Amino acid sequence: MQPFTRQVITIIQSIPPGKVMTYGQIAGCAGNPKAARQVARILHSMSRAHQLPWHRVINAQGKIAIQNSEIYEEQRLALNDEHVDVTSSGTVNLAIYQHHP
DNA sequence: GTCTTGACTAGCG
DNA sequence: ACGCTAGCCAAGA
Repeated sequence: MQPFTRQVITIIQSIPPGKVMTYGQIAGCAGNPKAARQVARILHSMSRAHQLPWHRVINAQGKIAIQNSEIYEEQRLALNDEHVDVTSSGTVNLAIYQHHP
């Protein structure tokens, strides 16, 4: 496991409830701004094993990454539970909810 | 070693 | 605003 990956996991675990971060932002904090896709992969494959709050990670547009899926609904509900407002189009207001480490 | 795979992104038409 | 393209990088096969 690369240092970058460990960093990503640590950062994601540090996101407080009610806040979100973008893939690119996480990648940048972990030391590689270009590896946003890798962040996505980590979430996709390691979220359960590392108990990551994957629902607090959204794309650079402030939108939920994948639409039309059970996972989409799951993420929306999880965010609503943390009082994060998600619009009908799956958009989160980054100006309000983005977490800045 | 080399492909392939992504919950990505910035840029361009 | 929107779809498409080309970069991007680590893990798994």
